[in-house]
Amino acid sequence: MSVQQRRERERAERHRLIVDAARELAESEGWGAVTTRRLSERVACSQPVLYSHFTGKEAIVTAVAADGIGELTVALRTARTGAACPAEALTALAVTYLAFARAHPALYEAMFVRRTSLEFATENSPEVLKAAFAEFLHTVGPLTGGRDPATLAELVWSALHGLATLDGTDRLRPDLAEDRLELLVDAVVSGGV
Amino acid sequence: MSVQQRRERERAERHRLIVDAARELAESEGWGAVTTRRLSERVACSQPVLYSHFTGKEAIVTAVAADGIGELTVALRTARTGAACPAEALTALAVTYLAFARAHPALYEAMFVRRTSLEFATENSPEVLKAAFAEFLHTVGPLTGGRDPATLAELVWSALHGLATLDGTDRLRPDLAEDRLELLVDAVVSGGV
DNA sequence: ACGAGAACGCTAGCACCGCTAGACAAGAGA
DNA sequence: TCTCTTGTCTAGCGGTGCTAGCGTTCTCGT
Repeated sequence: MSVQQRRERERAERHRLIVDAARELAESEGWGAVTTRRLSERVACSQPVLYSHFTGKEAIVTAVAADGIGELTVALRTARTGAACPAEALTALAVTYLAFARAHPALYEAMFVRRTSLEFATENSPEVLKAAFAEFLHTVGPLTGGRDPATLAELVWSALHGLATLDGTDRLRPDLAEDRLELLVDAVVSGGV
Repeated sequence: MSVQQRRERERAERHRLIVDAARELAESEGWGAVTTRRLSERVACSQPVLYSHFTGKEAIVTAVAADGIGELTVALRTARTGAACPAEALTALAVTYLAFARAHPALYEAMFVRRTSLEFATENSPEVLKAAFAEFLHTVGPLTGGRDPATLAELVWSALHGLATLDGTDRLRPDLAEDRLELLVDAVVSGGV
């Protein structure tokens, strides 16, 4: 069994290598630069090998997206749990979310802009997605004031997503970034009183 | 001069034809199906002709986006001015915006998701962009309650954009769509009191 | 009326894309 | 040692955005 185990481990390593290469290439040159030829070159194998790991290019993007969502979840949890009160927790979550999107634009694009095969917002959603959304639920929970938590969480997420994407494509005034964030937090908090 | 005028008119007609063909193709089969070969086929000319009208494919997408933003502006103005009070105007604007995005997903993508050469949120922005943003400004104006109108307008737009895109890519619960909208309007209105 | 020249659109082709068929080599088990 | 499985490679398909260079057509001065 030692041989087979080694094979599996090497396969897993290469799997990891492909996903990381795709992510790095996307982060440095955009998803347009992520081609199967360049990927296979970076992983030091031929193109068909990629297709023995993934059904196609979209599946690779999906793998990158899942990784990113896991990392975002960790960042959001750290920010949220370090706050002194619910309103501060919401601010910390929002700041962290927007900072993540700004720091990793291509990763963010894979996570929430490009179409992937990740199933969102259903019972069958992958755990990593449920965990990410749970961060929003936990954050808005104390601030609902009679409003439905799931709806409020989706609204907050949507607002942050809109801010992140419009700002990331230079469609908003950069000088108002902080004010927009403050206004958002205030609107959510005051609406729950 | 009649000849030259006829030439210019025919050129303008073909320009219009290209933009319309791109839009129709995108709406029916997505932007992935919009290729220069298929476009030139629809317009009954060769590929190089496209490049005598536009610098490249991105310029065609930009032209489609500008058209769409103009149409959205008209729809928003109609909705806003037909409302009885500021809060109702905001609701009407939001409903109309989301309905537009849902009815024309590819057009919306060109307008606010894909990178185009349209310059947003600056003094040099095209008039069509200023007019669109003015609809948001006019709508939130009576609801600011001391808040900065431009910041609030950008926030409302961002929230609607987030809702439109996340909903349009099946990342939100469809059954909560109406509740999200109601919550958004309430948060904006109550935050201004 | 006619030839020169410009304006314009065409064919053909470049380098690249995602993806796959089929040849080939290396290793496991009898 | 021979066979067979497993895995990878080369080569290629039909497509992409875009362009060089040729040919036609049409305008205008003589």
